Amino acid sequence: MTVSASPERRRELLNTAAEVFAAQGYNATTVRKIADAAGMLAGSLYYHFDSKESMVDEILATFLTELWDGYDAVLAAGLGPRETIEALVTESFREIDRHRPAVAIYQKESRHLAAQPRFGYLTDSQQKFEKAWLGTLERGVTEGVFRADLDIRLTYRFVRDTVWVAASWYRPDGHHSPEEIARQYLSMVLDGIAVRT
Amino acid sequence: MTVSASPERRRELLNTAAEVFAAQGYNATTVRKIADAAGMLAGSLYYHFDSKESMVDEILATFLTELWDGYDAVLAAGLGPRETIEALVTESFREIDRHRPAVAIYQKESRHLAAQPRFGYLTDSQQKFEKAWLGTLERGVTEGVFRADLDIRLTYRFVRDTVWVAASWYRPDGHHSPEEIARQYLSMVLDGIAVRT
Amino acid sequence: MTVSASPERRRELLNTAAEVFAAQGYNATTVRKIADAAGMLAGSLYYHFDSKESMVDEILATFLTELWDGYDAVLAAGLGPRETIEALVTESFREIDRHRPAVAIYQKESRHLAAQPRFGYLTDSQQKFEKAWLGTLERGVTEGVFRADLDIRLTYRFVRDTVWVAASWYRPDGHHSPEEIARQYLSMVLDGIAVRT
Amino acid sequence: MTVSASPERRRELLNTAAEVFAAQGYNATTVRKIADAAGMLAGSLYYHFDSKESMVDEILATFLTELWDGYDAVLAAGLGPRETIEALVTESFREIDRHRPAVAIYQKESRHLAAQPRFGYLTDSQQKFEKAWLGTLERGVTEGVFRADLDIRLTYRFVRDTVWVAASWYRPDGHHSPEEIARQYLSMVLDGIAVRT
DNA sequence: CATGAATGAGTCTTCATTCAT
DNA sequence: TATGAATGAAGACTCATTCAT
Repeated sequence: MTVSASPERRRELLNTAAEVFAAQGYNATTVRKIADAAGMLAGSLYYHFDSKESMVDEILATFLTELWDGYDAVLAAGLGPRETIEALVTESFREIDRHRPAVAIYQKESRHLAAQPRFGYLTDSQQKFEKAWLGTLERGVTEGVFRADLDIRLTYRFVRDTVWVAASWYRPDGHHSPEEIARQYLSMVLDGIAVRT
Repeated sequence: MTVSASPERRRELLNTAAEVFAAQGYNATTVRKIADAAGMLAGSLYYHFDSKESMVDEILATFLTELWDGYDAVLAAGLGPRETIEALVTESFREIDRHRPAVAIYQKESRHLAAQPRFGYLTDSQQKFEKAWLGTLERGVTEGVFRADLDIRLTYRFVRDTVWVAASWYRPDGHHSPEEIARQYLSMVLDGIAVRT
Repeated sequence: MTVSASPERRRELLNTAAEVFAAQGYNATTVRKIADAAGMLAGSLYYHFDSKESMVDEILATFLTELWDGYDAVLAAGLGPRETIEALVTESFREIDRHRPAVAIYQKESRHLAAQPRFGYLTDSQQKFEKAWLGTLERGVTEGVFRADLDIRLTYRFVRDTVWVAASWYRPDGHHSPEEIARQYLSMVLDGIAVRT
Repeated sequence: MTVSASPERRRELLNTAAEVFAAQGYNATTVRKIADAAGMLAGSLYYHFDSKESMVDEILATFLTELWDGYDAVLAAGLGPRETIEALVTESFREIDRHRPAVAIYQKESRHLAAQPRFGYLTDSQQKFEKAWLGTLERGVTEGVFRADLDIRLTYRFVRDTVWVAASWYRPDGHHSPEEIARQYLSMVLDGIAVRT
């Protein structure tokens, strides 16, 4: 594997690449576009990275590592189901805030990429993800804090999608902090948008 | 424009193409893959269509036409805000049911395609869409049926995304009819997943 | 695997490719050079072949198949050691005559190519080859028709190289038929170039 | 021309390069592979050498200089034709022993390289070579020590190839000294491998 | 209607080479 | 002397598209 001496340059380039991947899609992003955005020639990128693929790889792997650091901390905290969901959602919006391009790439390309062995960790992560969220929801139903009349898998998908699609429109320069957005989302998800009668 | 003699063959081919586009993404879908799926050679597709682009074009345009037929009927019915939202959501899940590949393509590629003049109608549709949903939500807030303490644009995105992402996992062979899914989604969106205390 | 309908065109192109490979070496031969020699564009070759590699593959495999057809016939004929060597040498020069470019490629590139699993048959062939020649020589020593005072492996290499290097200078338009060359080579190999005293 | 301070380092590097060139072929050898083998970075080689080409150049030129030192001594010794051939063959195996990588490179690449003006000396050397060997053989035929019934150019190629291909399998750590191998080769070439009847 | 064959532009990648430090 | 980083030209391969049959 190509590893350049200065990790800062590497990270810089990966940030640039992530931005372009997120904006144009992995396939539509040519190595030349990334290089242009980085102010160098296409071939020069290969001094730092093995391939275009290894770039997404590193972008996604880095993001998922950080994501799971946060998630695992939440899951280990021994909170009740509702508080766990609240903490996971908040953590998710924080990740979207910090890794927006990576999250957008993950959303658009992970299904596609996961077909390759190299990206097996995407599938692994997705399974861990499902277990964490679905498990918490089930616990909540059991403990009577979440509604029992809903299809639990539907609920899971609802909550999951609801959070992560936000990465497609979220712009960090907006007026809302990730915590503020999380609070509103949680309010909608938990209590609905209808006025209580 | 190339027009083949039999419109049925044309529609068949477009269905095939839509399936492949949805499964692999527009860019990753080669004309050859579509032709393979249709049991012909790549070049032969050009008897029926001008280009790969004109295929997505026709797929998306057909879908949007039908979608707006349904939406316009709902919007013209003079329902109250809550009933309008319910009808729009239900209509949306019906469209997902009937045009799943088209919806999936729309989700993944529309931002990307809308950059080209040829696909200007995607932007138009999106604006009409926003006006319809956002307007209904605002009306609902004014009339006191939707919560006033939420950022209305956030609510809009929440409801919109919540519905359409379903196209990414929806499988028509499932146990749930579109109406059943719509009912559950509406229940979650309107009343939340938390048990009322 | 790409297989064009007309095997003749395929063979034509392979002949062209073999000529270029033989003249310039596999690595130094660009796909464009082959295409130029064939009067088409580089990309067009990929309608007929999967890759540059698959071209050499087919060239070498075809050659080796024919070679072993001939060799196996000789080995199955139940000849004495000396007659076997004579027949093998003659057969070899015939193959050089018919597949000169393929033989030249085999000489120059087989060691290099054999490293890849795809070309495993090169190693197999080489082992069969060694067994056939070395075995015959050993039989000859045992039966007293070949000298016993020589290192048998050295003799094997001597005879083997002696024959096959001829491919590097042999030109089919020469005055010598393959049989004539074989006869002279055999005379040298068997009886030496020195005048008997 | 770049000239490094210590000629020993230069020679070390050339030996390394020759080894890699011989093992992988000139074209397939990247400057980076040579640098790896030498324990430095690719760019660093350019402190010592002008180019990859100048490396082979120096390797081959050095080898040919030494070869001709030996050959010229033999040719000047006034030996009879048979003794001259014996001495040349022995000298050749000694060169193979001392410059195996260079000889291998010469075998594989000289035809290819000779096309460039810079390597004109390869053609010159080859012509001198032919004159020496062919002349000696002709003298031998005239003097009645070599067979007159053979095509003399065929004989020349036979003897020449017979000796030099050995470089492709010769390994200095073997049981045979160059002189021993030369003796056996000469015995085969001069007297043949068949038992005299 | 469909095939077979080709085009040509573009993509990812490699690599010899340069040069400031 | 050697490194790190970059250049730029070229190479293998892909793919939308064309067109004669």
